[in-house]
Amino acid sequence: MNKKELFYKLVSFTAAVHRVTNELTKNAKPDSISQVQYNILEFIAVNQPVTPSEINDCQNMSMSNTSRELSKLSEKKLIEKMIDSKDRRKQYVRLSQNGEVAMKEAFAVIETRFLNRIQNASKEDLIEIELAIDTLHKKLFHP
Amino acid sequence: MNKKELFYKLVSFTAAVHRVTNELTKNAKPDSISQVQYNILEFIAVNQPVTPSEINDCQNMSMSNTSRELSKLSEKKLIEKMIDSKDRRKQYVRLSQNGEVAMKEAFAVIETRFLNRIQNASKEDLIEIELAIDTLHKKLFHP
DNA sequence: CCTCTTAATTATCATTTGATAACTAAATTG
DNA sequence: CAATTTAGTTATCAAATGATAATTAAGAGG
Repeated sequence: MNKKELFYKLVSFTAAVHRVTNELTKNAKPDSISQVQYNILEFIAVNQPVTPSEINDCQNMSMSNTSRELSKLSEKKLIEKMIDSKDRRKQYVRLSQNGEVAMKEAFAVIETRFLNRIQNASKEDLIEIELAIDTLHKKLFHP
Repeated sequence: MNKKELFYKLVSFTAAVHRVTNELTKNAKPDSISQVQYNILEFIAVNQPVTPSEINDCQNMSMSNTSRELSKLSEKKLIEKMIDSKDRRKQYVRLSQNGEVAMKEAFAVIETRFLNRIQNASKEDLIEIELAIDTLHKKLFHP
């Protein structure tokens, strides 16, 4: 197994991850927000508090567009912004109470589908899956 | 480790996969096509030949929009369509020669970045990574 | 203080995308 | 053979997105 083969394996694997993620999250987001907005919201949920700059970097957006989408999320009362007291140019973004509720609901839908997907997995399978996730997260998909 | 914890681990993991995929594929696609078109092209590259219907299902698009995007890719000479001789309603889509070249170039960029990402991994790490990918692909991210 | 850089905002415009409906042509079914 | 279903196309329209440029405000460094 050389690195080139590993690369092709990775391509096929990430394609599968994307497909399954699509399937699990299909229609799970609140109707009031777009897909891009949901992606941002999920990123905030997992990493909060985050700065708008971090959102650009990770979501591969331009600053201006991130700013626009954050404004929309803010208007919809799903997030809150706080200015950094040390560097007043910076902001910290987190979910508002409404945002937490909305994400909790979305995650509940996704979790149900996930449980359905692994319903036939044995205890040993689950342990193996967990270890594999840890390995890949640490050794390949680290920040 | 219960299933709920595993679910949260999965959420954080898939977020990491998406972030790294973003990073690896950033600007790797030909300038002449959109992100959605690139996604379709990559799907075709990995699974060809595919039917338009399969593309909808996996990319979570509607038939009409898939059809439009395939027409654009066809105009750009990146794909070819062939009618199934047995069922003349069906089509098989594959990369054209130009499409193969374009994807080969894109994959070369992505592979370089991937190699860079794993440059510090030991032989043992790589074996572990490969096994972990196989496990997850088979037990969690299967079709 | 003055200049430069960083973080974020606002405005604008072309393009892409998603959604819907109406349509063609080829199977399938009964 | 008529009716229905399946696979895909085409047209259209509103909304979302990407790209760019100009602007504000706050640090950082000399």
